[in-house]
Amino acid sequence: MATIKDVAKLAGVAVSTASYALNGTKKISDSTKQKVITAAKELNYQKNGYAMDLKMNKTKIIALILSDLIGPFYSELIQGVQEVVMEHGYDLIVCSSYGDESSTAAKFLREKRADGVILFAHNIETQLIQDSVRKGFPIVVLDRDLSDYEDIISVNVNNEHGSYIAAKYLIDQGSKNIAFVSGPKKSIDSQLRLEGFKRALKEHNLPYYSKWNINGKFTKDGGYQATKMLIHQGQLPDAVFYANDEMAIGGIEALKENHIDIPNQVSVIGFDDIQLAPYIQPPLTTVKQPKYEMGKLSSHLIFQVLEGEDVQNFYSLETEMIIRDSVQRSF
Amino acid sequence: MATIKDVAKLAGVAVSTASYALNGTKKISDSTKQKVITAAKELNYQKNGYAMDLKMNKTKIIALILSDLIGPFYSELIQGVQEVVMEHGYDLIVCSSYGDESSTAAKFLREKRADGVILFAHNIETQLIQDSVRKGFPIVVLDRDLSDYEDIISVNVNNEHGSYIAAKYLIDQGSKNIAFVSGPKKSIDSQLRLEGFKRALKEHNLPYYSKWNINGKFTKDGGYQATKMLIHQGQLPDAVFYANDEMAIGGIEALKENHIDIPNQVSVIGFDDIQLAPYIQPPLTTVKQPKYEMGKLSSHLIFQVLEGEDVQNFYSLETEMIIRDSVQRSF
DNA sequence: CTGTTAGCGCCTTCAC
DNA sequence: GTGAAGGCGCTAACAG
Repeated sequence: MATIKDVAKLAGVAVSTASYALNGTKKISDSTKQKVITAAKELNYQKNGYAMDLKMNKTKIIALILSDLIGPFYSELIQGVQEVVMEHGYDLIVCSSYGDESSTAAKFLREKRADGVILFAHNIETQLIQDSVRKGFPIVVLDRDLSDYEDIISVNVNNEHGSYIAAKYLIDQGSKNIAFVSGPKKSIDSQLRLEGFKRALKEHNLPYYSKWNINGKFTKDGGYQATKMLIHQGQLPDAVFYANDEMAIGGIEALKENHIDIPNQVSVIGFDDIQLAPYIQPPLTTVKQPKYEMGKLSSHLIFQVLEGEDVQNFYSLETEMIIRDSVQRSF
Repeated sequence: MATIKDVAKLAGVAVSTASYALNGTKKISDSTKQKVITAAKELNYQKNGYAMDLKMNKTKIIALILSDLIGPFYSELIQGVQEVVMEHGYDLIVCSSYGDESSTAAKFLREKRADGVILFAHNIETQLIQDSVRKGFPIVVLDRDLSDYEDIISVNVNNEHGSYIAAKYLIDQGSKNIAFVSGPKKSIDSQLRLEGFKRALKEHNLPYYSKWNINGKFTKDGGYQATKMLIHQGQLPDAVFYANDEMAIGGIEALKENHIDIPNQVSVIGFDDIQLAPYIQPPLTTVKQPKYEMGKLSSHLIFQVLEGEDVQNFYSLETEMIIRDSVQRSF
């Protein structure tokens, strides 16, 4: 591969001249400029990205790190981020945190392979995030509250409250025996949703049975398996609250297989409001997370930091109840 | 940010010693190793990724470039790629080609910011791809046949044939007046699907009317708009073939809004078999692309090239008809 | 086993 | 307007 040196040599000028000509950094006589450009074309010269990054100490890349590239949850988030990133003339890359400490995510964070990072990956340890903090390297976390660390910006959704509202809705519609299918133990989001659920139960003097709290994996299959367990336990609840929509969809499948009518025998409620939610049968009642707004806000914050502005390091966003047909209505 | 120099100084050793100790490249006495590691920890040293890339001239990153990060089409493809990439201890990043020549995609390709690239982005010009070819830099394209260029590997789906099969199915079920909603003009996939459609028509002595070929944008909204136009034209076809599922979903919405019964009044068929397809009402009959296999194959090829093996530069994958309920059956 | 040193490819300051 | 030279942070000969 041709380097700028080769170009300069072929054009018969010095390296710096070639650099100026190619980048338009400085006025260069038109004739020399032409010579350089012709030489570059002839050699099919392409600048080496790594070298420039090293020299400039910046990439103009923002990295969005997700625990799962393939989940349907993220598309709106990505869209929000992408719009802002592009407006600023930066590039966006998305990578997965699959593999925990040895993941792509860890590499990008630790080795600062982007100018800023937005993180939505429950499997990344807080310690790793802290270790990656550097001056002028904005990090936004979406799935936990790290506002104790002033160099990390936390943008959170009020999971506890959203979950409380959902549980309250279930209770208001007449449910008394509600099962809760959690996500991964490590997920703070899932923990907070369970807490909101418990609070609603308590406030309405309804007992919480731990046998009705099953763990899933935030995937369709996780919800399916958890629901099967629930069914095999014998006594059916009159409602199931899934900590995310994907699990709810898997759950609905399991329920249908066992000829359990939704919502007449069992009400189902989810969390997230993914794009699929309105399409399944029955259309899923759920709690909408402001995913697009999260994306926009997070990336705005990144650029504010990059431009040297002071920003708060904690933001909280509210959820919204989306009522469809998977919960039996009492009126 | 601390550099390896700082670490070496604090530990009282030479830079190379620090490097060896940190990377385990060479046997270093345990005591020095400890000193170095302690120093690194104390300074919170993190290696600079750019510098290493430059030095090593490799990143251990494979880039997957998609025209649209947020479409539902890609998840299986991503999964296939991710599995193989991880098996090889490489990292995967996904980026968008939105913005054409000035996109992230172009940057990664031209500046070789990854060790290999898989490309599924109709808006990237072939010229750009060619310009980016370098020795030992594998590029796999999924959306066009570039087998004329020996340094580029083409993995294609047999779009023409898949489309032919789908059109034939429609005809066999009794459809005579079939509208075809294309994707973007630039998309070769879309063009080939149109060709297959035309061939089926011709073979069955059915006329092709260009007024019944409408252009969409491969998005739900594109399908919705195209279908509205179709409806406003007055005469309704008895089947609509959408060049992808997303458009079919938008189309079904438009049809429903106009109280047109699917499949009794109008049959609908899509292409791709995205995850949503079985969930919509009626479940969508479509042509399945082997997306997961494409991902696996592409990434395998990348690593074969990286390991210096010779590989063919053209592969063709077959599609499969998925029959659900959006096409009226004649028996 | 450890230290010195030469680049990787690029940009940019400083003389001319 | 142009050229020589330094250095970004790292690794890996090579010499001790």
